[in-house]
Amino acid sequence: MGKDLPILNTISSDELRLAQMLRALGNPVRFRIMQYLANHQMCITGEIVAFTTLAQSTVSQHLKVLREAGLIAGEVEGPATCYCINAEGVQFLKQQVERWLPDCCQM
Amino acid sequence: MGKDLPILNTISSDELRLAQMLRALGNPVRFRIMQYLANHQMCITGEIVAFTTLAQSTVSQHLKVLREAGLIAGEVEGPATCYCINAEGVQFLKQQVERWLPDCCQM
DNA sequence: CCTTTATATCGTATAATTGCGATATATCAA
DNA sequence: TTGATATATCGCAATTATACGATATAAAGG
Repeated sequence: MGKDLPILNTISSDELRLAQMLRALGNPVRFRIMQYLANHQMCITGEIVAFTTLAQSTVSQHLKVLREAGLIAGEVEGPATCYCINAEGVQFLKQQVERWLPDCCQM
Repeated sequence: MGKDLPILNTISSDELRLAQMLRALGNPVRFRIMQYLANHQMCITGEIVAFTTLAQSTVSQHLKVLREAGLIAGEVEGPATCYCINAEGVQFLKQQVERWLPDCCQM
């Protein structure tokens, strides 16, 4: 889908960032990892691997997607990497969704 | 990814609905169609086809995904189908995102 | 009934995602 | 330095998503 459709060039950078976040969260495993991270404040990759029951390499890729979307942040702690929610990113997500489609849906 | 991972069984029905919405919005074309619909209140499939410059069958599939996610509603108007934003659905999305990950990210 | 118009669905080709094992990298301890 | 531990990345299979043309379906007009 990486086509260069003309309609996609009319998206602002904020909307682009939002779209990337939505895309990252669109995967149920990543969605669940976010919840897990929220409940555990911070934890290393190994804990998430154990939680998901997926292969370590698979989880590492999912974490990369979330990281690149700005939803989580990883800090190297010795030989491990400690992950936590990127508060600024989630805040941005909430704000953008709130402001999104403002001219409708007040109900 | 349609595996039955144990972690995915611990998701509530509200979260499941939210995840489905995020998944639908994760595609940039569908994301853009939502914006277009918000700006035009309501319009028929043909207008969206013209807007996207994609094939009619492709757009029809995207609309189906958005419809099944509860983000838009289509009403048959003679031979055409008139689409509009599903206000309840978008409202639900906004509420859920707002309430999501409540124990972090207040900043 | 037949044609036109507007969508939806089907079949299929291509592209992207997801997942895993194997391998690389990087830190710490001995 | 060597070994153990923890992640990240690579390469590849399998699945899923995306897109299109061709073919239904369904309403309205003649």
